[in-house]
Amino acid sequence: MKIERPRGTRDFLPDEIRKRRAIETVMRKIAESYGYGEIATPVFEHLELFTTKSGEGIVKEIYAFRDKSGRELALRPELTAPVMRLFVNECSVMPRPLRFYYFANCFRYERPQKGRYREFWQFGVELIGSSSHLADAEVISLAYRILNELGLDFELHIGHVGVLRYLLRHLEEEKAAKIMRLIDKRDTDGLTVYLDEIGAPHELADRVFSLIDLSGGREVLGDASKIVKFDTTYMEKLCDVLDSLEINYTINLGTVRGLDYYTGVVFEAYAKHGLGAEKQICGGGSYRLAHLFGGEDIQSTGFALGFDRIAEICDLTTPEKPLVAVASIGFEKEACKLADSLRRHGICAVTDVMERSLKRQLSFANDVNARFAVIVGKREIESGKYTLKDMETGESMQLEFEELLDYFRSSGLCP
RNA sequence: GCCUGGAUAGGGUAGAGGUUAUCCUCUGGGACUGUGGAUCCCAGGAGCCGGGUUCGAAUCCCGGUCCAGGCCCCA
Repeated sequence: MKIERPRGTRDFLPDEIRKRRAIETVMRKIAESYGYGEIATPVFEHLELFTTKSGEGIVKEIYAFRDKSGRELALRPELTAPVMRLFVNECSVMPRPLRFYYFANCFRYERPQKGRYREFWQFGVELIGSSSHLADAEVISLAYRILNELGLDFELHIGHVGVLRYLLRHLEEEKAAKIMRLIDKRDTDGLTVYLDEIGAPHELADRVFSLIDLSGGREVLGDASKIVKFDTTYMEKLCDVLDSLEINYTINLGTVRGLDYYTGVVFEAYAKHGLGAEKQICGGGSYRLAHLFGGEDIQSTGFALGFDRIAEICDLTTPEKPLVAVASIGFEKEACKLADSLRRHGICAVTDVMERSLKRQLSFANDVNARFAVIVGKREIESGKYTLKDMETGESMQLEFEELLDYFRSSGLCP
């Protein structure tokens, strides 16, 4: 009986993993260059952690289960809540701000489609403890640098949920939240219908629509403040920093979040091509969550990158390490020993474990793209010189062990 | 939860209610017991699962599973 992979999961072969590692390495390198330290949290948490953050409704989109003692647990569907829990549990007296990053698999029980899986990876950062525009600027620039370094063609949209919240402040909370969700989805028809349904004044509807239509450089802040009277100072200061860092962005006040704990700046990045309906590759913003998990009411800013979507459109990878195949003719033990010595010098070496003919061993070396083959047989043992065969040119030569190493050094196989 | 299209060896495919399911690739071995890539030979390996129609189903019908894509959702 053949057992298939569970729905929405993937297997990764070495080529794919090398690519993913290369991308991951860039992300780590940049996050660390900003002074962020890596953290890890459990793959499963108490279900309550996620329902507290996002509401009971998410249970149907989560891998939730009871353990043998009846505890309600869930595979993590994202990392922001676990990181905040970790902060409240372990870090509440550490010097502020805290700078953390993570790279982790997450699980959601959803219908798979392009760029969307039931097990997927997120790379993200959280900057905990600051409510300054400088924190937003840092996190946005960190995301921007990563996407840039990966050579992606993307658009960065920045908004501020406070503007719409302020405009809708006289509506009941529930209605305002629904409006935010419709705007988040960019469902203008639905929004028109809903505003009509709840009997919102035309004047309010007009202002909502003109506000979410605003999109462009920082000058739209001025236009926005004519529609809704709000203080643009915070956003102006943020733009000042981003401009000085030469970050390209679009101010889009229709970039919002449906959830209450987003308090200020929100941002998203979209891939310009290569992905279908699921083209958002980054989402972030500033939020207040710690107090929901029993900590102090503190502001944080963070983002998460959709690692799998990025891997799909990014062509970065690292080349395979050159390989030496040690072939033997009746001297398998000596071949193992030689391979072992080569490995100690940083060379990747493989030996024959199929007990095949020399011909087949070389054929295999060719199949796995070995750069060189070294032959160990009666002649080599008697003369103390190994036969080195260059698999590209086909030439071979006789070398002692030290000469062999020198040759590999000069060919760049080892330091 | 909804819609569309799919599923034949590890990968890619052909055919089609009726003898032993086609071809390419692949894997193992050999021709060739001290030198890879070529060629030839031999071997291996398949109709998603369950039910129905039928003398007979991989083929037709129903249900399920899974895949691709689109909705819903997207923390």
